[in-house]
Amino acid sequence: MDSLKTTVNVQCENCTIRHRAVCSYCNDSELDRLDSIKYYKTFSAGQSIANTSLPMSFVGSVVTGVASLSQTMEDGRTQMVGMLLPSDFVGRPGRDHVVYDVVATTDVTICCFKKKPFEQLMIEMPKVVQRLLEMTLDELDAAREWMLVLGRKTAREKIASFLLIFAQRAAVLQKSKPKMDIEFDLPLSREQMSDYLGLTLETVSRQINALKKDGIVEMPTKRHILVPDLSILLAEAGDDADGGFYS
Amino acid sequence: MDSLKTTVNVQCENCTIRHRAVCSYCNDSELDRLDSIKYYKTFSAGQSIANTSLPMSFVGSVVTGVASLSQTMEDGRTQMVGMLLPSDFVGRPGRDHVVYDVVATTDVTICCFKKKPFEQLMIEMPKVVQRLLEMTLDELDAAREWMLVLGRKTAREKIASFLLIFAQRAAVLQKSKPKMDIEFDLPLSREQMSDYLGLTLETVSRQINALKKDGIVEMPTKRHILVPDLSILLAEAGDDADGGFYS
DNA sequence: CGACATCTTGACTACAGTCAATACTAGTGG
DNA sequence: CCACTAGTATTGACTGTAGTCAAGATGTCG
Repeated sequence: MDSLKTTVNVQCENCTIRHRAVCSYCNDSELDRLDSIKYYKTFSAGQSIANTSLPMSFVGSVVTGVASLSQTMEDGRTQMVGMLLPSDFVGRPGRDHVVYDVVATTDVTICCFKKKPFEQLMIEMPKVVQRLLEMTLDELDAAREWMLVLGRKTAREKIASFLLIFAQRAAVLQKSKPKMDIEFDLPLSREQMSDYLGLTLETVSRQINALKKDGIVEMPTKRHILVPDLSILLAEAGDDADGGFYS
Repeated sequence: MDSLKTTVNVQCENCTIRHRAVCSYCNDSELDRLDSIKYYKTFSAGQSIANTSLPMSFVGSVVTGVASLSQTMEDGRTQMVGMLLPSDFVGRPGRDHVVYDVVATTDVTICCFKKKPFEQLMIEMPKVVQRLLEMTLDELDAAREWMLVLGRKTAREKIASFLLIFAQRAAVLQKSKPKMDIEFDLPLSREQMSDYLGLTLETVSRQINALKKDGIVEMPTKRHILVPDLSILLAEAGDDADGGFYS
């Protein structure tokens, strides 16, 4: 339990996810209200945030780190069904048990609200509900896009699609010009990647090294990736065009 | 275009999906408001309801029939990412293009609202937004459950999981007692099933007939299914327990 | 340094995919 | 009513991709 500590709160106005999270439509006075009931919680890498057997007492937003959602069959086969990145929402208002296991993949800080006060807040502040709807629709689109990856793509295309998630995020954050390497760390182990992609860890290892041998990515360390040309990676993923990154 | 006809409206109070659709939290006066702006539209089997290239002018609820959501790669591989059954919501408020193709699998009737008036309605009637959020969260759970099917289940388990969707629905509608056959029609062709399951149509055919040979289902015609024992089908799908259907 | 996690590589296997022939079904028109 | 067709479904033989099992390499932390 030593790793489950309550962290000092950051004021909402200064929060890094202020303009993307469930609170993003709130004005200053509404933010004060949130400020008064929120509390931070930190989980270390590998720690369980919620699971199907234990009821979950809070909902909240990921502030830093990466968490994973996964489902496991009795015989042990597991499928990761989502990754929670900063600003993503955890938990479901109106339900107190969660239908998949939520685990911290890296160290994770969550801005939490006790379930009851948050539900009251949803009644009083329609903007929060509206934002939550929008975020949920986005997640639904992402889940469905991932269904195409799981159902129809080859192992190589799956790996490329996975790397693209981080490469595109990094490209935006780095505001990278064309022809500049995109660079990022993999927050997942080979085994976690295999759970996300519906593959075995051996196949993940083989295909990642095949992409490296073909010069599509560089790998200075096993967890660090360089992408010299994003459009080539996009083509390997079987995706149409480059989404207008380079015009 | 002859098959795209506007049907005579049913009054909201008498509607079969009144208590499950996006309108389910509305009171009588709110229902009057909906009544005044809604219109019915019917699509015949095989017809496109919306696609990625054409903007969609309305949103709405499926009243009768089955529609499918699917994504296609340039090389023709396609993955069905959802089925829309009666009471399910079509379209996304705030977006005018849809990110997957929506096709009528059987004849489909939709209760439509023009996008603009519906968005106005969402501002004035928080209950609608709240219900839509709830339905979207349910769809997200369903999509994630399907990710486990696509990523980790064998062909046989996939078929069993697919049949279960309809078998469980039929069990509820038939209020079937234990030990009574569950009976339903397949609304999808073998090829459509293969698109939903991430398989080829040959594999679907082989596995369906394997389940038949093993006595897990009976098939009086190629599109009609009898399930003598739901719990056996559940076991074949690799699902845990029977969800408390029989206590 | 040693111990344990993680990752890579190799040899072999099996499940689902591919290609192709055949059967069944429903609808059309002579 | 039967013949013909087109769409849908089944079955067979063979192939290939990813899975399995196992050994070894690399990396990390006490």
